[in-house]
Formats: sequence, structure tokens, C-alpha cells
Amino acid sequence: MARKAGSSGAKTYEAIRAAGLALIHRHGYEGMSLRQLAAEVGLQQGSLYNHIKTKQDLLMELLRGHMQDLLRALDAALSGTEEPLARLRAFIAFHLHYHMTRQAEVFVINFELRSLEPGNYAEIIALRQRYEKCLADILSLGMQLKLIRQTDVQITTYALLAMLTGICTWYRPDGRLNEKQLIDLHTELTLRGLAIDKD
Amino acid sequence: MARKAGSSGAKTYEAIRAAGLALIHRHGYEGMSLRQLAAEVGLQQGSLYNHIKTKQDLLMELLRGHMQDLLRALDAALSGTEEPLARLRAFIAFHLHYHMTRQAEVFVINFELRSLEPGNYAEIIALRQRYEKCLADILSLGMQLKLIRQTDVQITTYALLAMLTGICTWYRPDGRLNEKQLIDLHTELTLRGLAIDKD
Amino acid sequence: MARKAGSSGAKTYEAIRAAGLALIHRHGYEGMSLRQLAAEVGLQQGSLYNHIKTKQDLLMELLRGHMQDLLRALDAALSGTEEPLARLRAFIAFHLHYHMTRQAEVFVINFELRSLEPGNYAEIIALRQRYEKCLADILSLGMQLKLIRQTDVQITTYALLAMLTGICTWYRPDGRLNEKQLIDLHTELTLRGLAIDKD
Amino acid sequence: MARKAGSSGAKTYEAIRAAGLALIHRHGYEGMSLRQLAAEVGLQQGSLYNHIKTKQDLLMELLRGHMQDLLRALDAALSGTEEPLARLRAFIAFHLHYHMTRQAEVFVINFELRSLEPGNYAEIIALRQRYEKCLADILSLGMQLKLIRQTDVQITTYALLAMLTGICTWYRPDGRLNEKQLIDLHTELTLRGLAIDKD
DNA sequence: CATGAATGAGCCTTCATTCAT
DNA sequence: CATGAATGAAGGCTCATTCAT
Repeated sequence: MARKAGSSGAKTYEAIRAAGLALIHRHGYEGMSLRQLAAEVGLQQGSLYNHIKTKQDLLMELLRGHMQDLLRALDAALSGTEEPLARLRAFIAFHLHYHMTRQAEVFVINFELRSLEPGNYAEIIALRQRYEKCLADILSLGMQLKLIRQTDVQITTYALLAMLTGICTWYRPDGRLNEKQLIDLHTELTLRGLAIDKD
Repeated sequence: MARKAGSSGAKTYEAIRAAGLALIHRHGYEGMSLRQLAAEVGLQQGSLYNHIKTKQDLLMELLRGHMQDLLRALDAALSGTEEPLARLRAFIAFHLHYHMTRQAEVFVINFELRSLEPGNYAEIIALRQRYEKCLADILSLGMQLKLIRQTDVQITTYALLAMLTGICTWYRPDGRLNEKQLIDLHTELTLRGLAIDKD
Repeated sequence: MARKAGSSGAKTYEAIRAAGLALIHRHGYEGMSLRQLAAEVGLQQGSLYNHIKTKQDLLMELLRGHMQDLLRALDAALSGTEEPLARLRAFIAFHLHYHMTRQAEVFVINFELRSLEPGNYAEIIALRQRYEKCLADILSLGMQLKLIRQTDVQITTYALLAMLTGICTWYRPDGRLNEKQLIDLHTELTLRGLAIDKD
Repeated sequence: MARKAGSSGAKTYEAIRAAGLALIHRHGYEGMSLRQLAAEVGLQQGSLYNHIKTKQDLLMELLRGHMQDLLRALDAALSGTEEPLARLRAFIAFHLHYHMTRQAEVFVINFELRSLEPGNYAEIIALRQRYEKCLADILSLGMQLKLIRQTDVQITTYALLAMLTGICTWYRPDGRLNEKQLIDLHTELTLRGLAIDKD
């Protein structure tokens, strides 16, 4: 349901996406009603359907859009860095930054996959696997080059992603530690855990 | 009809809890209907209310029961071990074992806190904090004794718990790696990340 | 469902009647649930059915019992008085006294006739007509003897009964006027309205 | 389907009010179900909620509307009449006429106050007191001017209102006596009961 | 007699969705 | 495009009643 930019409806559609994201974040997909959403945007219930196809479709658009953004941004963040440990550092910094600045999106994608219909679920999972594969590839290459300890790539990928993603459940911009401190802490924890001592 | 021969209150209640847990795991709390639940247990909808007070109350009983089990089991698992690194190893092994064997419960507690009413939420969060504090105390003592690198205890606790808990989203008993292998992998990753090199 | 006096169940039955009357007075027949009633009496829901046949039957027993008491008491109150104006005074005094002392019963009979099933309704209405006829007969005889103004007996009966019955909606034993004062006021109002001036 | 051709919101709302009034009159508020009401109006149950907020709200709208009509109509009926006995006659005629022509409304307001939630109850009672005060003021002034016997104003007000209101429980337009005859009968009964003999 | 567990119908209300206007 | 009124299914929960224990 992407809208033509510039039309007056595009603004409404963006408002629906924004409010929908916030409401799903707050109440969950099942817990959000289209009544609420319409009220938030200042429309009648029926008018939503001039902008979205169904409730499920709205969720799907949000998740797909998010995953595409995420993958694009990851590519940009890693481009130009080739050395595996440097790429690992870059990945950690990118993931944490993204999860701190787009908390609602990442929260929803972690908690609402369950609400997707099978076909939609498969599509999003495929995108997520592309993301996971990027980290797995870094680890694989690092192990080949003896920069990273030999271990199970798949499980380690899951472990790292779980650790780095957890931040979206508790991070507050006005918290005790700032973004850089958090990135440093996680980077050190990860690299000490994985890198091979040089000397 | 009055009562099915052979049924007994306590057995029915256990059946409701078990089916409720499974359905919440599968569809989420908001996504599970009491109609489904009743059907699963082989009752009329209204009969559920001979055993539970409300739907919310069922969720709460499940979560409270789970947290109490978890805390009791943790105490048992750590008792007798004093040295911080040994306690850390024991904690990791316990947490992973528990999260592999009681996947539904831990999944629900991680994904459905949002569905608790404020009072219930506070109660469960308090129990969870007792659990987190146990890990935080291990880290604190380890740092004091110079066995663990100096770092932020709170954030490190969150990071480790997120990593170790992630397993409940993907672990399958018939997976490629067995329980011991998974525990070893996470233990090594964690201890290399945190422990101070001796020598 | 009258019970044998003296049995231990008789006490329970009386407790059910009393609590039932109070609850119907407070919430109405439709508004009272047998759950509430059982709780009030200290029984489980199912146990009520050892004492009453159905909810409707309980209402009916209450109303029938009340109407029989009322008719018996009226007979007693009027017996020995023959002169029509004296009988009218006696009727007024009796009716008011009864409606002040058994407010719940009279309230229920005035507000819950509607909740009776057709057969029961007819039975109670028949009893009530016997009561109304008593007043109508007094008025008729008074008119024949030229003690009471010529007017429509039926309508006047309704008007007087409505007026005298109204007291059950607002009377409080600790109110500003006592029973005698209220009886005097209504008696004077009625007799001036009806009696023929002598002289 | 979306909307039945020809239906309009205001008309549907009026149909709901009318059917609601009739059903509450017949079965009581607790005894009327919204299923019945919807069927009576030719809607699905849920569609009622495009027009009313809740069942309680429907009752409240009916009662409030009725009380406002009643007060407005009373003002109109008494305006221009100053002399207390004439005002009393006008009050009686107005009250009876209104209670004969809007039987359902007045029946409901007399029998369903009990079903109002506390806040709503207070609001309606306040309106009713304005109505009662109008009669009480007539009586007070009449006593001051020695046109009406000295007696308790409050209780007499209650007594008269109860008597005059009773008509809504039995009046039928095709009954033995017509409206004028009934008004005359009640007027004479009341005035003889209250007025001071002149000569 | 009392209990507790069951029934099946019914309660008020909300849901996502449709569509004539 | 927006609205308001409709749909039909489903939501959680309560009801009076029954009956094996």
C-alpha cells in the first residue's frame, strides 16, 4: 500500500503508520484496536480503509519497511570495512545504535512476529535471516583467518544477537550511560569473548 | 449435566493451566480466547470460571507460579557454591537448563509482561528483580575479588541475561547441539568476556 | 415449598426467604442473582436447591406468603367494626401501619408483579383484588348509607390505595413524623375528601 | 453490508428509544436484553452501539429526556395561573393528563430509578425534586393565604403525588371513564381533602 | 443436606471490515 | 477521501439450574 509521495493522502498514511507503530508497541498487535488507531489519527474507523488494506496488512507494511531500512542501513554501515574484527566492531556499533534510536520498530519486530499470517511470517523471517547471515559471515571469516576462536557460528550468532537486541527493552535516552559507553561495554564483552589473544 | 464421572477439581485446574500456557505461548495472551481454552480442556466456556477468577488471573497465576519455581530452583542450584566464577558457571548452566526444559513458561514471561495489569506487573517485576540481583551480586563480588573485569554491573547483567534467555526462542530438544554443548559454548563465551586472565 | 417447622432445614429456609426478600428489595428480582443469595445465606449455589424449587418459585412463595399475611391481618384489624366511616379509619390505619412495618414485602409486591410468570401473576392478582375489594365494599356501603359522597367506587379505591401505599417508598422509622402523626394526616385527608358534612 | 438504503441515523436512534422504552416498560430494565431491542429495531446487536453508548446510557437518556419534557410541560401548564387553588387544580389536571398520555415514560421513571447507577440516580432525583417542589410550593402558599388547611406540606405532597401517579398503572384509553371524568374525580377528592370551607 | 463441578444459554460489549452517501 | 451506519462474529463473563459425590 505504498502511497504516491506528495499526494495529500500520503501525509495521512504516514500518520497512520506512526500511530500504528506506537500503539502496537504499547498494546501489542492483538491489543490495539482500529478504533484506537483511527482516533489517534483523527479519523473515523471506516476511513482507515482508504489507506490500509487490513489490520494485518498494516503490521506487515511496518515490519517489511523496517526490515528493509535495517538491511539498507547495515550495508551502509559496513561498507568499506573488510577486516573481520573491524567489521564485527562496526556491526555491534550499528546494531546498538539502531536499536537505541528506533526502539519501537525493533521492539515490534521482536514481539509481533507471532501475529503474522504464515505467508507474511515467512517473508519477514527471510529478511531477518539475511541480517543474521551478515553477522554469521563475519564470524566465519574471522575464524578462517584465525582472528576469532573456533566455535559454533550459528549458535554464537544467536547468542550475540540476543544480547545486543535486549537493549531495546530497557534503554532510555536519559539513562545513566550514554550511547558510546553502552557500545564500548558491549564491544569489549563480545571481543574478549570471541577474539584470539594476540601475543 | 452436573459432573463428568471421574473428573476432579484439581485435575481440571491443572489441565486448564497446561492448556492455557500452551495457548498463550502459541497465540499470545490477547490472542488466546477462553472459548479456545475451554475447548482444549473439554469444558463449556462458563465452566472455566469454577477454576479461575478471570483470564487475567490465569495469566498471573501462571507467571507467579513460574517465577516462584524459578527462584526456588535457582537457590537450590547455587547453594554450596561460593567462589564467584564457579557461581557464575553454575548460574549459566542453571539458567540455560531451565530455559531449555521450560520453554513455554519462560517464553510467556518474556513476551507477556506487557499484558499484566499494573498491580500484577509490579509483583512479577519484583520477583524478576530478585532473580537478576542474584546474577548482579555474583558479578559484583567477582569484581571485588579481582576475578572479573571491572565493568558496569547493571548493564552487564542485562546483557548476559538477554543472551542466555534468547535460547528459549529457538531451542529444540532435537536440535544439532545438545544441552551440554550449548552450556559449554555460552559458558566459554561469557567467561572469556568477563574473567581476568590469571598469569 | 413450605418446610416442616422444627427441622434444621426450616431455619435455613427462613434465612433464604429473609435474604431473598432483602436482595429483591434492593436489586429487584431480575437484578438479584442466586450467587448473591447463596453467599448471603452462607451456602453454595447448588445448595439453595435443597430449599427452593426455582428462583421464580422463591419470589412466588414470598409474594403469596405476604398476601396471605396481609389478608389475615386485615380481617383481624377490621373485625368488630361495622360502621363504614369507622371501618374506613381502621382500614387506613391498618394499611399504613402494615406498610410502615413491612416495607420490604410491600415494596416487592408493588414492584415485582411484573416478574411473575402468567399463572403466578394471576394468582397474586386475585389475592390483591380481595384486598382491594375490602376497601371498595367499605366505600360502597358508606355511599349507600349517605355517609360518603357519591363517586366512582373503583377509581376512588385505586386512588386511595395508591396514596396510602406510596408511603413504602419513602418512610423511615427515624423520620420527622411518627406513625400516629402519619396515620392522622392521611386519615384526615381521606375523610375530608370523602365524607359527607354532617350539619 | 454497510447501510440499509433509506435508513438515517436520527430515525434509527428514535426507533431505538421508542422500542427501548416499550421493552423496559414491559420487561423492566434488567429484564430487557439488547438482543431483544436490536431485533425489535431490525438491527444486529452490535449496531446499537452506533447510537447508544451503553444500555445504562439508553435508560438515562430516556429518563432525562422525560424529566425535561415533564418540567417544561408543567411550566407551560401553570403559567398565567397565580391563585393557589386554581394552580392546584391546574397541577392535578396537568399531572393526570401527562400520566395518561405518556404512560410508558412515567411508569419507567417510577419503576426503574432503582436501576440507575449512583451518579445518574442523583441527577434524575434532582429533577424529580424540582417537580415535587412545584406542588409543595402551591400547598405552602395556599396555607399561608388560608385557602388550604394547615397540615404537613412534605407528607401531603408525597401523598397527593402517589395518588395521582397511581393512574399510570391501570389507566386504559378505552376504559370506563374518560380523561375529564378522571380529572374531575381526583380534583374533587383532593380539594375537599385540602381546601378550607368558605362560608 | 451441602458441596463443587458441570451445563448451555445468555449477558453487554467490542471487533475488523464494508459500503452508500 | 471521509463519514456514519451497518454487519456478523467473537470477546470475556454471569446466569439459573443439575447432579454425582
